[in-house]
Amino acid sequence: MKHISRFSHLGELSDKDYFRIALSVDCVIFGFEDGELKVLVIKCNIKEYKGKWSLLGDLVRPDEDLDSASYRILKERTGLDDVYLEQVHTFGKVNRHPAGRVITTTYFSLVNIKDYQLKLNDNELHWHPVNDIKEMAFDHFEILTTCLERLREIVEDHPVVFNLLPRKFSLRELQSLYEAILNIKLDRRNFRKKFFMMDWLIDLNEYEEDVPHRPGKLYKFNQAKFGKKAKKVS
Amino acid sequence: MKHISRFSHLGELSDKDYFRIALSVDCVIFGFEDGELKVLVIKCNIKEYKGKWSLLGDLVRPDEDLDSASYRILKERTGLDDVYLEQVHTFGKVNRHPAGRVITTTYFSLVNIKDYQLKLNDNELHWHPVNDIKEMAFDHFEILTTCLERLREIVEDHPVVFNLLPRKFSLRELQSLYEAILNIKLDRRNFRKKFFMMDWLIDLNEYEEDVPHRPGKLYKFNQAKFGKKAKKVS
DNA sequence: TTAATGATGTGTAAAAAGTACACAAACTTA
DNA sequence: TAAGTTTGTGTACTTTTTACACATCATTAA
Repeated sequence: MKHISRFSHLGELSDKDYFRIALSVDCVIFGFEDGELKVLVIKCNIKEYKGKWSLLGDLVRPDEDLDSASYRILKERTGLDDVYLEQVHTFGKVNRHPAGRVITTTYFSLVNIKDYQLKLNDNELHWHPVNDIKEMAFDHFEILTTCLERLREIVEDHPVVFNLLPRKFSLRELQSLYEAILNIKLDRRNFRKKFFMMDWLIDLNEYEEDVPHRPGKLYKFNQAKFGKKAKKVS
Repeated sequence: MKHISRFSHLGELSDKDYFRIALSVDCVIFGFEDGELKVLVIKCNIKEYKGKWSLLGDLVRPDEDLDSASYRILKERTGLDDVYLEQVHTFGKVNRHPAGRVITTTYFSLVNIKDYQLKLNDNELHWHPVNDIKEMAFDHFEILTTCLERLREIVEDHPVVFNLLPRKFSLRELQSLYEAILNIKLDRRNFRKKFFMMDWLIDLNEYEEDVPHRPGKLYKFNQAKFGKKAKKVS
């Protein structure tokens, strides 16, 4: 056993003693509603963290790719399987889970809240405003923070946030989404200029309805410009 | 068991059936020598990948933090324990390891090759030019590629590459390092201007010796400007 | 109906950052 | 001492980013 430990890629992994770590996947699923960035959470009911929020996760199955596990969890919880999903970080402190040694790989995803209905009876599954969350079960608050930082890095260069919006949206909605994610105010004229220059938007020649002010033009995301890359950044 | 699977954070992890995945750490340790970016590799001698290069890795111990495992591997192989080390990605395809289900979390590190002596008899452990490597054992070539991409992203903004250089270095050495990492040619005047503006360098008022041309000034990295952040980007 | 309100839509000027580029000086080697 | 190699330096041009004001359109309240 010792020689396997020193030169990891030599030996057979037949000794059951090596399988004493469990592996899970946790998903940080972001949504956008009422001008706020939200995250999908459930009530935790293991005794150590009774009543605290936790992320959606599950153990990885022995016959399942790591990435597949994240898609499975997303699908099980939201019904969606065709969205942007990206691995962020793996958390592996010895005592992060009270039930035993569990290392978790985290993914984040962006979905349009209105695209489906939650089964709200499941463990109080619901969308919670990211900024209202100050603590969570396990190390999930750290995980959330890490994923939010990653999201902020990514939106600067990649057209991923369109997953958070309805198919048709106004420039104000788009800007308020960026402001919610980055937690800053942006200049309206420069914001518009930038997006038109990047050619990410298609003008639908339609207008907002039922807004208590002058209606803005509606746009859709220029999918053709990115092909599959709109979903996967890496 | 089923209910644990659906709501991961509910149950006890007492069922041994869950511990059927092994977890390892692989380290991509970059060095710089003779104007080339190099990576520390060993000969793989499991039968499926006989003679191919592989990265340095080991199984994570049940009582060891994930990050600690990466530091341990680096220390065991290079004797260094005070260097930049960053988690990059976790690879978890079902069949990535022929000996069984092994998920691996990868880290990269940058070390100064001249700082220590390798024990070269261990499995042909040696520094290999990154650009000469076209295939490796397991999925290690993909891992190497991913880590190299991450390194390229990081050097644009963070002063990490100084770990690859001796304490005193010339601007030419620094530039040739950036050129080796990014695999592009840079303009010498703009490169110098940029580094002086960033205030990352301290002029030592010393000059190169034993060079077959006009000696350049020597500098050291302005550590004080970054504190602990020079080691950890995140 | 009219006025107040609130969001839309638009362009320009200044500042900052990035890029391209050439020549004299210092040291080594032949 | 001449040829070769690398150092060290500044300026003009281009691109990107930032700051900023006013008329228009629809709704709501008077």
